[in-house]
Order: sequence, then C-alpha cells, then structure tokens
Amino acid sequence: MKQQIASLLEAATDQLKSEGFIPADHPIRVMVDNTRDKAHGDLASNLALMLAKPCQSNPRAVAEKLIAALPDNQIVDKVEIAGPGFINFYLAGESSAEIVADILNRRAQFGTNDSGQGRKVQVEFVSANPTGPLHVGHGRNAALGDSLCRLLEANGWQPTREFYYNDAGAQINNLAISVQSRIKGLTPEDDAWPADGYRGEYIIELARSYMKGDQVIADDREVTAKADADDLDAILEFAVAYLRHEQDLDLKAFDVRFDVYSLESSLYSDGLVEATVKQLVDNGFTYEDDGAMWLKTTEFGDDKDRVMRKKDGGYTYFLPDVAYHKAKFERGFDRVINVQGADHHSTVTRVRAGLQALKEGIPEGFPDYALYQMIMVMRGGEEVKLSKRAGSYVTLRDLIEEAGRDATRYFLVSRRADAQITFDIDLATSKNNDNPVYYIQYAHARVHGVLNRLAEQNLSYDEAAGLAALGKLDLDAERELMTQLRRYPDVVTAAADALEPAMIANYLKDLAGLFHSYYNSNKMLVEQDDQRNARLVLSKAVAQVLANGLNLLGVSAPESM
RNA sequence: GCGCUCGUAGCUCAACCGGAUAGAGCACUCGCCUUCUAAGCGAGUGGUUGCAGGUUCGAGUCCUGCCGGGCGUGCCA
Repeated sequence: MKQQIASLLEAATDQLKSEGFIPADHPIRVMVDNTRDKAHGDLASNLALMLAKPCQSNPRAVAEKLIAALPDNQIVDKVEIAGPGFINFYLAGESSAEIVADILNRRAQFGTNDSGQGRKVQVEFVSANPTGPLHVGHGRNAALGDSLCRLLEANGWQPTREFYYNDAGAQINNLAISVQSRIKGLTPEDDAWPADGYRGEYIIELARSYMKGDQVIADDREVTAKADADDLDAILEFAVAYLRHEQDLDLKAFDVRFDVYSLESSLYSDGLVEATVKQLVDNGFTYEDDGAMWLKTTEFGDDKDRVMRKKDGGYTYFLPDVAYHKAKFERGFDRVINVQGADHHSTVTRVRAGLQALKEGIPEGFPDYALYQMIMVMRGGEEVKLSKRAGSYVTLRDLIEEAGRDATRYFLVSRRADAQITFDIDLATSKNNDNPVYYIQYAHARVHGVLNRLAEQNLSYDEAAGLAALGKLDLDAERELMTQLRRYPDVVTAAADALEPAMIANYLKDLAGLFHSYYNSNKMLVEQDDQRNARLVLSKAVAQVLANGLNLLGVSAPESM
C-alpha cells in the first residue's frame, strides 16, 4: 500500500519536473509512512518538506502543487495538507474492506510476497561445536536464525539452513581426553584431571554410554561405541556423535531443523584449506614473522594483521573460515547470511578481508552477518556465568521443558538482535502470564472460541455476506483493526530487510492489543445478521494474521487455551 | 589505550529511511465477569530519551566530545 501511494507521488513529481517547478536533475526519494495519529489520515508523506528548498518555495505550496498533480485513482479517498507541509492520505473505505477479503482468500499466504524471486539464500546458524549441550545463547541464535529463514521465505527467497561445526582439532581432542578421564574414574578434583578438560556432568553420562557399547544416531552421523577405554580415536568419534545427537534433541524440542551440516574437518580433507593458503600466498598478501605466517588483513580495513598459520604449523580458526566461505560463494547462493553472537564480531572483518585477498571477485560485503548481543542469565537474583568447560550452565532443553517452547522462542526472538537481554530463569519458568506470547495467542484463541459458539447459539455465519457488509462497520476500533491488518505485508518486508524478526513480534503485540480491546467492548455474536457476519469476518482475518505472524516466529497459534 | 555496540518511565521493552502530542507491558491506585474464554478490558500515576554541543524547517533517531554498561582487541573459537 505504501508502494502504491509512493508511485502516485512519483507520477506527480515527474509531472512537476516536466513543468519545471522541480529542478529536473534533483534526485527524488519518495517516503510514505504510516501515521501515528489517526487524525493524520492513514498514510503520510514528507515529500513537500524535502522539496521545498530545491524548489525555492515553501513546503505547503509545494504540497498543493503535488496534490494537484496526483493522478486519478481508486485507492485514495481524501488528501490533506497538514502541519508544516505533510501530505496526509485517507484511504478509500473499500480498500480496508478489501484487505479483509484478501486475508481470507490467501490465508496462510497473506503477507507473503515475491520480492526474493525464488533466489537462494543460505543461512548459517547455531553452528555449535559438539562439546556440550546447547545453552541459552545457542537458543537465541537458533530462534533468530530459524525465524530469519521463515521471514526470507515469506519474502520469496529459498532458504537453506546450514549448521557448521568442528569435529576435529584441539577442542575435540580435549573432549575425548575428558571422556577418557571419566571412564577411568577421574574427577575434576583429581590432580591427574586434564588441565582444560570439560568438567560438566554430561561427560559422565557420555562415558557410561560409551562403555555400554551404545549406538547413537544423530541427524548427520551414527556410530556404535567400541567400549574400549584405551582407544582415544574411538572415544572421540563416539563423543562427537553422542553430543551431536544431544543437540539434535535440543533443536527438535525447539522446532528447528537443518538442511545441511558442514564439517570443518572436510575443509582440510578436501584440500580447501591448503588451496586457500596457496592462493593467499600467491597473491602476495602473506608474510612470515616470528615463526608464524601472517595475512595482511590491514589492506582490507582491519586494525592489525592476523596470524593465519601458527608457530606450531597449525592454522588459526579464521583460515578454515575463509576457505569455508570461499566454498559457500562457489556453491552459488545469491545471498549468504551468518547468524553469530556479537562476541565474534571481530571475525567479520577478518573473514571478509581473507575473501578479498583471494582476488576472486567476491563482493566486499560477502557474507552478510546477523549479529546478536549476549544474553545475561539470572537465577535467584544472581548472574549465572555460562562456561562449557566449567560446566556451569543452563541448557536450552531445561529451559524448554520448564518454560515451554513457545514462551522460550518468543522471548528470545522478540527483542532486537542488538539489544543485550536478561533472561531471568525464575521469571521465565514461574508459569505466570507476564509473557506477551500468551497475550498474542489468547487473542487468536478467542476468535476460535467465538466461532465455536456459533452453532451452540443457533446462529449462522455467512462469509460472503460478512464481506459485503464490512463497509457498515464504523466503530473506531474496527477501522483501527483494518488499518493494522493492512500494515502486515509492509512489516513482513521491513522485518526481512532489517533481518529483525522482533519487528514481527512487536506488530503482533499491537494487533492483539487492538483485538482484545475491541472484543471486550463489543459483542460478536449479535442477532443482527449483517453486523454479526461482518464482525466475524473481521475477527477471522485478525486470527489469520496472528497465526501467520506467529508462524514466522516459530510459535504456535492454539485455537483454545 | 584503541575498535564495535548499547544507554528511552521504578523494571522489561516499542517508536517503521529524521516527521506531527515519545508509546506498551509489569509494578502501584481505582473500576469491569447473570452477556461470545478475566491468560482479558477501562481509567489514573509515572519522561529534561545518560550529559553537553552541532547539523536540519524538524533529532530518541544523524555528527562531535564526555559519562556509564557489554563485547572485541590471543599464534583461543
């Protein structure tokens, strides 16, 4: 709708340019916004304010010219100049009624668009190494990443959900040694316990399972335990599969699934890491110093050059990252987005620098990043420090079991990614009704509650009659509801552009609020046929949009609560 | 020290690319279930948008400098 108004204004500016009122070479950026106050109409533009100076005129005069030059159309009922020179648009009543018909026709498809044109986008998220169960931080990553995929899909993109992890290397060896130590009956208190060993209780379970000869099946691998305490390789292989399986359970409980799993080890075994190094060396972006090999990342905007090959001959973490993203680029995605905690934000510059140094024509901004801030976990009024190695943390699964999937997902995805959030375990698990997710779900359930009462009260419902009678709904609350419904497609677009699912959550809270208020002061199941049908049609549309939006957040829309 | 980021009501958060009188929830006070689900609604209290400048017709939003929090600045990932 914003777009349609904008194109009307563009036509008007073209007209005024040809008349010479607006300088022909002046760039025009037409902005149409929702109004905050309904006294200002439905949509408003500040165009006249921005054009006043180049036209050497005052804003209100420019506004008059623009309005006079607006093409004839069906969607605008009335146009006004207000304040310093805003142009306020009042949409024709029929267009509000049409939105309701559109919602009921398109149902789950309402709000989606084809701007992605079926292009392929890869979203890499979670990407936790198999060294322990997932915690709240991974939960934020999973909720954000999955919701982004849903959003992009709603905008016509084809998402691939990818999970990248390390199944070899120092930390994995450390994991295997920790398991072996538990098998031998050692505890972190013993002197013989490995220095950086994983101390968590889950290692005990893992060790027990290995010695029992269990078979584990994860989404991307399966293995049967050898039950040999001396075979470190076998322990390692089992431990990785075991913990991957545990993570699968966590993610399934969260309703998050992946299409592709990528292994850091395969980058080595496929020769991609070596090939990347060679390319960087051949391109002259490396040098040796102090026994290490450095990459001149400063040539691509970094603060200082970075070590890529350590003294001991091993590579630092970002080198395989560069190789991995080179491969991602070559896989032909139209867009690649990495969901990462802001504690890793320094890798953004490094990885992009490495990709530029390859001189392969990879775009400078590749890949995209969706960074989210850290979560502080509170319990009993105190901060809980998250540390895998120390084993002191709150698992995602515990959280889901205690607070529920919907409440947990909603909480994690309803705050802007750049906001640091505090997760108060006591609050989240106290089963109170403070969580806004219930507020939204309840609005949805209420509509279905009303529909279920129809037969009981011997009343009929005729959708076509309701749509025809929509124009007769003239309460402020009804108009506001239709206005809010009309905004939904714009929100879906804006949230995807900003990579911010939280915008959907905020929208839904507002829509639910309007509905609760309307529901409370007006009866739906009235005797009068037209009014009853029209109100039910409107309510069904509200429920549909609530369900569509909740689905983008990965939250269910129950019909009764 | 330097870099990134955040700072909005007592608390948790909104405010769409700079737009009109900065909005919700929680908490607190007072009302609303003989009527479709009270996990709800209505009313009230609560603000110098961290501070000081600047740009602009217009700044919570952009720029500069301070103050405060978080993260980074490892041959850890």
